Amino acid sequence: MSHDFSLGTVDVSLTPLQRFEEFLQSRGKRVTQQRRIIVDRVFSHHEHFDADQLLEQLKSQVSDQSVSRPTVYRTLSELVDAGLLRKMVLNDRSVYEHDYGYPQHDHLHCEKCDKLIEFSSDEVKEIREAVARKHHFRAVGHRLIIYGLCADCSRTKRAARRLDLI
Amino acid sequence: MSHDFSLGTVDVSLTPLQRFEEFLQSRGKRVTQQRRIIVDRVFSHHEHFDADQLLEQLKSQVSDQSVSRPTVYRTLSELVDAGLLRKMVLNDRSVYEHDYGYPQHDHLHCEKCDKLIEFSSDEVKEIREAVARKHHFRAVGHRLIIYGLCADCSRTKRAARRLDLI
DNA sequence: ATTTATGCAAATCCTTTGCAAATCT
DNA sequence: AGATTTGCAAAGGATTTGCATAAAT
Repeated sequence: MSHDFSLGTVDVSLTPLQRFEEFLQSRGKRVTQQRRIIVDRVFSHHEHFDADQLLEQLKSQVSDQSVSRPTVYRTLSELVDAGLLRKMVLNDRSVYEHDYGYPQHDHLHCEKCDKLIEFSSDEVKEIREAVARKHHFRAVGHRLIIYGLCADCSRTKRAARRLDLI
Repeated sequence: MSHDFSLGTVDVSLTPLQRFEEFLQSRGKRVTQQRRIIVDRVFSHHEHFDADQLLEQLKSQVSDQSVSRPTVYRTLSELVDAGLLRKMVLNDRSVYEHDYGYPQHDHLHCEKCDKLIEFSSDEVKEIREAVARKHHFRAVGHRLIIYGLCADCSRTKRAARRLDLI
């Protein structure tokens, strides 16, 4: 597994697994086989995913390294606490995406094909700071999702209309 | 119940109930006692709420006009379809807020006291349009939540630290 | 050796559904 | 009258938990 972390503001000299190990140790938790399997899988792809998909992926691996459902849930939540993953809710589904080693970004969400497109805009952060200042609010983060139709889906608008998606 | 809708871009000459009645009629649905009770309650307060809270509020009304749980859920979802309410997810809880008659806005969410503060910024919409254009994306809406600590809670920071909230 | 983690089954929470009875138009 | 809606109880789906066993330090 290779990692190309050229962006971001945290120390990215460690692989996700190493960073997770640090986190676990700092909390007196253990580096288990299952946690390793999960981190490996999660950081071998950059797509967003939900708990079920991860479970499927683990089961369908050549080396069928399956992990139980409760352990997947438990580990995902640890990965969020560790700052390796970020959780968000997309049409009532909890999805996860890489946080560690990737720069802050926001999303365009296609309501037809469910595609998530990342973008980053310094202006969003500026607005966030300006608004926070105005309200004496201590901002620690934000989430911006722009929803609508992606290029592909708006091209096939007539098809979409037929399907009542517009 | 009085309504003071001075902002917003839709026709706000109708009360929420009237607007809902229009919606129902346009779909061949009926104006029932329960739907009226729910709309009255929902639009008598501007705070955000979840299904459970609404159910409680209905039960505790002087004129105990209680409505069953399934009906509350069914009606909430109709109100969203009708454009009267907007649904969002806040720490894994579905909350609703008024949409009809109120201008587009975004939120500051205090992670300690769970307070939601509304704000509006034209710049957010500008960014949304610029980003959409760049990605050939047909934006229909967006949601921006800035999270952190509100003024009250960051004032009592030491207390928060004691509670492991920072 | 001791403590933490796992997997199983069962529990929980929130939301939805089937259906007979009640309510609208 | 005829169609839709309601409330009940039960089903569903996602996530969590208790507990005995397995694994890590």
